[in-house]
Amino acid sequence: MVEEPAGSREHAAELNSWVRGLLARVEDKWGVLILGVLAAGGLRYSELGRHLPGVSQRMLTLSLRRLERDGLVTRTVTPVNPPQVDYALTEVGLSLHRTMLVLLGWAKDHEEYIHRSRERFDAEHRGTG
Amino acid sequence: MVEEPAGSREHAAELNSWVRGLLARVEDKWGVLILGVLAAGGLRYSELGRHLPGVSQRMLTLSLRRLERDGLVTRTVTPVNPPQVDYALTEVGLSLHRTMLVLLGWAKDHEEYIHRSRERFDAEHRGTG
DNA sequence: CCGTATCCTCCAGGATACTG
DNA sequence: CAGTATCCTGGAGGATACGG
Repeated sequence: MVEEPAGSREHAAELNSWVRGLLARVEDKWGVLILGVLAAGGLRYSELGRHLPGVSQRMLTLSLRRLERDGLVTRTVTPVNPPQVDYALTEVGLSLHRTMLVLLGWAKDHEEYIHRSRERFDAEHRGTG
Repeated sequence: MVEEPAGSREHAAELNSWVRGLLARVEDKWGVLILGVLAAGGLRYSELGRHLPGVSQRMLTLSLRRLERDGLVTRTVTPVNPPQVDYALTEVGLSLHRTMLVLLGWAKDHEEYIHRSRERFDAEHRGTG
């Protein structure tokens, strides 16, 4: 169906530990979303939560910690009362977000195609069982 | 930390159902890997399995069905004995794979940065508790 | 306000055994 | 060879309650 680019197939499996290790942590259900929200500007913890419908405090904190640990997000504590904590993207975090937008672009570009593929598949596999 | 691009923040949350719906299925642990292996040329079911260390027959079949349903992979049955089934990427499947390679590129470019970020974070949070 | 601590649920995905 | 059918487990992640 597609021209074979004479690629190294081993490289493909090597991709495993890679994508799993480095990108799975961005894909922990809230990671990418947080990047997306913060891309429009830094926010406080509670504001962030409000922009992510359905997130639990637990997961919000966990995800933020991971992103901070990876140097994608900064955490700034202002010792006032009540305490204030601001989160913002680092340059690297922003660059990852931009890369994710490429993926989002792909998805939008092929939304219709995928939708039709599914309908056809489902139709063909109803009669055939 | 980063210039605010005056982005629409709502758009970010809208990303939710999107990425979850369309890309999570490619991210079903084996989806991307299968695309990677098939990008070097079509393969039979068993060959595919051999190129994906640790995959179970169950998941291999499930993932392939999903990819086929989405129009990313073709399944061609040759009625010989023993039966032969070949899988290959469609053009759209190949384009998705190329997009994933962009992500892989990002990861490689920032591997060192992330590694150092983690070490620093872990060091700083050992003493502080 | 900004979290941490606990408990609990749910399901992706592995192991295994069987068929056309 | 190319799957399907079952059973089973780990761990991601939600709900809730509490603390500085």
